[in-house]
Amino acid sequence: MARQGKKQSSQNSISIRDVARLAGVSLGSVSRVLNGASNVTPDVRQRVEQAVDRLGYRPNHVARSLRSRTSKTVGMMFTDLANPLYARVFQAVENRLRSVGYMPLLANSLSVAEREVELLGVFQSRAMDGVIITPGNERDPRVIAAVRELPLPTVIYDRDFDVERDCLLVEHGPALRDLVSRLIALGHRRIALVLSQSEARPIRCRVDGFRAGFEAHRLKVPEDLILRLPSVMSPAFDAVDAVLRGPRPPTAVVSLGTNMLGDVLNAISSHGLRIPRDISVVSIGDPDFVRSHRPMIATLRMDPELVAEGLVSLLLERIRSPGAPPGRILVMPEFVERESCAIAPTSTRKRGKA
Amino acid sequence: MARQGKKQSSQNSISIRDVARLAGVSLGSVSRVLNGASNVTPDVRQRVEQAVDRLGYRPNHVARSLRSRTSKTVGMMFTDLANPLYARVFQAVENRLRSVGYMPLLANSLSVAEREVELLGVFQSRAMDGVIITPGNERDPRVIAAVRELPLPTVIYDRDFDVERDCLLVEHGPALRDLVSRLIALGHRRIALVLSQSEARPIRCRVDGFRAGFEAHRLKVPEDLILRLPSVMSPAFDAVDAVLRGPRPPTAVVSLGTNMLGDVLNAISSHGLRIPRDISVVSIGDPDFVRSHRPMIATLRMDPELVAEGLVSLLLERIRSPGAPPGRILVMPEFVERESCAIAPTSTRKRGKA
DNA sequence: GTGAAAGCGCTAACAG
DNA sequence: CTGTTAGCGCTTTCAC
Repeated sequence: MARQGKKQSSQNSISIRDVARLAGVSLGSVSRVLNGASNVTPDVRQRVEQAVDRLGYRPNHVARSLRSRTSKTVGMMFTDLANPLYARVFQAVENRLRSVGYMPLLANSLSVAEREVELLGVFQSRAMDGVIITPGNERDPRVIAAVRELPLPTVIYDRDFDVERDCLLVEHGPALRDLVSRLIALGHRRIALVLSQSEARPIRCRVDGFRAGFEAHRLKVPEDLILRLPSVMSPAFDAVDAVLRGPRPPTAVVSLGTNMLGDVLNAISSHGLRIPRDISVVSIGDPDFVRSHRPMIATLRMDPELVAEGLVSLLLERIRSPGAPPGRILVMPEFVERESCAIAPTSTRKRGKA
Repeated sequence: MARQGKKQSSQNSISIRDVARLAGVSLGSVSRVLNGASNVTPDVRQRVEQAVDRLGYRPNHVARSLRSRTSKTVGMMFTDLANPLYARVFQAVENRLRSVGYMPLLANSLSVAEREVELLGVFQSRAMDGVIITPGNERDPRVIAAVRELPLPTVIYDRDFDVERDCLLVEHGPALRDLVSRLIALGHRRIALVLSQSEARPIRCRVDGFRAGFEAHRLKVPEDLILRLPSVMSPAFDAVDAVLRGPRPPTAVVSLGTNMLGDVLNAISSHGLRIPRDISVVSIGDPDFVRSHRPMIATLRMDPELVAEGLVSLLLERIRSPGAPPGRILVMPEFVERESCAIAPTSTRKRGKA
């Protein structure tokens, strides 16, 4: 009967009352012990603790939340947890939250605006103590309004929202600008950029940074090499194949690590090109397989721990002082140098000039 | 002041009382409308609904849970959400739960036994209506005891636990046996199996199924080709390299898709071998990049939707009838045929014989 | 069909 | 330092 885990064997769980009775103290005292209040006699504390584990008592978190108006829970909304980069950030945040007594409540929005609005409502209904969100729709007025009006401590992760909120932003732009500079210094001029078509901040910033890299060197931006491909399961192969086949093929390719990188590498090898002798490759994002590939692929890497640390500290600070002005943390991706990135093929000539 | 999302603008949120007052009805009526009870006059219903959205009222989920003893929340425990296979299952479960009014509360255990035990306690404290779990420690007596005694509807995903619980099991064994049969039919005899060292059910079953495949054909199992490598970031390259270098190299390799596959492919190409002409490759699990690779890699694929459907239906059924005997659902991975898997190199000779 | 009243299990505020 | 009391916001009896 009870074996299948009905909520409790028969009538129902042990409450703080039972503990109080067994320990021969009042409700209040039990509560104090449970919450580690300082003003409790060692004697009382011990008796309560004994009663607790004799009864196998577990505090009812729901009742506690209702009364204390704090659920020790943080809502998290990502667009797509199947993206390992988000999954890693989630894990890192989870660990940090846990260490300070919180727990995350995760939801995927799949970038559907209605769902994002709805989820914020759910977080509110469920009395989250705060939320950490990365909505997919930066431009949707409903989402913007919902984010703006959400009456909860809120941290926004890597999105440009016109709201007064704490946020943690990844410096995709500067990272790409520096990367382009580095490639230029290696003699590359024809640099391709492979991205998804998304209009979200990370993509926008990267394109801007890419251009800025050329402009910083007073070089013309190779607009024809900015390949923006339909988001998921894209034909990156064809796009890269096309530019390689063209009159002025790239000597370097910078590609989004997710999904597209495989296509890029295949397109390259299908042309018989060798990395990095004939062409350099850099991945944006650091999926596992860049390290399995031979040669290993250089990447622009975001440390999930760093991100998590920023997100959680912003949130905890906000919970602590709700009235403080919004905080902003910028984190810079790091360039991880690996064999795939080297001097440009024709650079002997170029170097001669310089 | 309120702009930073204190829990509410000033004194605090609108409760059911306010709605009742504005609508000019009783608390009970509001509750009935909110919960879609049948016995409400259209008139009352309308007035309540008006009041609700005039006030922007949102039911307090915590209070509701406390009173109704149902949180509409399902605890989920996975070992590692950074594994995209788990992430996909999570998403699929999330969608299904949502469609029936539930929401998942996800936690990673990282296969740490203490943490697994603790998390089950958390699920209980937080009044989950049920849990879906994949603990990392099938053999740890503390975890077993915790799973056995958890007083909640529980579904176990792809683990062999000696407990009377609902479970959904993936048929790794039969799938591998069939795969081996298929390879044998293609003329392969020297088939390598690349796995992690884990002792968890999926790995155990695969090894057993691998052996069964040979035994079904009365062939000797190539024990020397069963490569069990240290779990994460493994030197799969070296292991595969070694067998390829050996006196009787494999003509086919079956490899875990996660992490190791990249190494396997690299080892193969470092020997100048062509897929599938010189060697066939099959991935266990269907990571994105098997489709980007040229040639595309055949895989043994588990449909996350199928898994989610099974898990959720088991759980809902259990919640509905707590006393029913444990259910068990078996799901079979499907073989996805792709170019990487072909006839064995020496098979012209073999075929001549047959 | 609707209102009134009684708690869910806990914490917080207040006496003592 | 400890006990008592009053709710948190809601659902759920139970009368009407």
